[in-house]
Amino acid sequence: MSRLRKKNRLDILNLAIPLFAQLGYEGLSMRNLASKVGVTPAALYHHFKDKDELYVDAVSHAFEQKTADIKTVMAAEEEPMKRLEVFVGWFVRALNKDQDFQKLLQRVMLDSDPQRMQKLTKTTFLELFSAIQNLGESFKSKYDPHLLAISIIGLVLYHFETSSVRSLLPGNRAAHDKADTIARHVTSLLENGLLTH
Amino acid sequence: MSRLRKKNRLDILNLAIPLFAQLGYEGLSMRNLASKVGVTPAALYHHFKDKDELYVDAVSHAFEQKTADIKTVMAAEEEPMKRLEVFVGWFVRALNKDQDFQKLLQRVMLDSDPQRMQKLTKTTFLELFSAIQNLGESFKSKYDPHLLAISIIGLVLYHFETSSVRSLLPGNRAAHDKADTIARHVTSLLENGLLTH
DNA sequence: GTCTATACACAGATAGAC
DNA sequence: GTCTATCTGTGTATAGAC
Repeated sequence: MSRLRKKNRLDILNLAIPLFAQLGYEGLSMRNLASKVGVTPAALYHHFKDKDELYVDAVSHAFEQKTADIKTVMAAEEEPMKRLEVFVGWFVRALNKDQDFQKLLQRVMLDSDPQRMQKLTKTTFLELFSAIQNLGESFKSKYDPHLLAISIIGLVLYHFETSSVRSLLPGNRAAHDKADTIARHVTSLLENGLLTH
Repeated sequence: MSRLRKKNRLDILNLAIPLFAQLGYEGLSMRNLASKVGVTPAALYHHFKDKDELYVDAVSHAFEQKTADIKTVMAAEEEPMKRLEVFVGWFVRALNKDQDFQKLLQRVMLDSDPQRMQKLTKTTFLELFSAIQNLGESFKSKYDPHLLAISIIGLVLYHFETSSVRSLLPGNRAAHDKADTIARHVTSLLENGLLTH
């Protein structure tokens, strides 16, 4: 961060997002963030009432940027299976390109403060989730739309959630971290199930 | 915890496990843990070199208990699809019964300390993962065993990882938190894929 | 918008008595 | 095996000058 220009809310948030993603709420101190921004802690309190407000704003901002175009992307395709492929492809690429986005998703779900959790669910998950539940419904399958939405999201997300662990586990190959590999695996598994010979 | 008996390593670990699960590494202080155990912080340092050792031991111990009987359970069944059902049933019930086990899994994967991550992967995930990868191979499907193992675990686990968020999202029903509902959904989705009318 | 200075609570950790 | 006492660093947060 340039030390020559005065910082505004957005500058601080954009620096805070990757740090909160990597270190978590308790793991990132105001002192630490301030030093990364290039100011003293007192300056942060000029922009944000307290750490909690800074955190909620940072996460909200991160998700607004990312999920802005999902609906547009998905509305463009009518046929359910194609829409699934479009969504999975988009989601996999979004997670692959931006590890902080993925880590934040993980962190928010582990938040031990129920109030913060409630605030963030509305500003983050709700939009993403509704779009996918809608997709799940379009299959008109026997599955419960809510459970199906969770399954689709989880199937994609879990490959990224485990990325740092997977490299230490047997059977790991470099290709497993490539977006295309994951996208093809997930869509095929969802489409056909296990028993394909 | 009884205040009349002297505490040993195991007593401390068993109290630390749910607290680390709920609060995370940074969220649980030695002071706080000591007060829950009913001793002073200094007493904890008689049993453990530092907080890091206590954490790693606690997580390792939690997982050893839980994963001890997976292999036995799975070896009892020969037919792949039956083995899948047995595993998913066991896993869902284990996560459903013991929320701390599930939260710990989530926490370990988010650990920001790479060294701790490496230690824990060996003592925790490795055994669980190998068993499931083995199961995945038995299907002799076109899928990569490694990716398939991740998919199966993620599909189950994600329903629990999102439990506190799901209740705030549309389409939620009480049945979604029942072990049987989740187990049936997951096995059916894996077996048949989406297109079942 | 940022600083210096500071308050005060709490963190991890140790020395040494019992 | 546990205590009291304590060291030292760091946490969030504020007051008030520039």
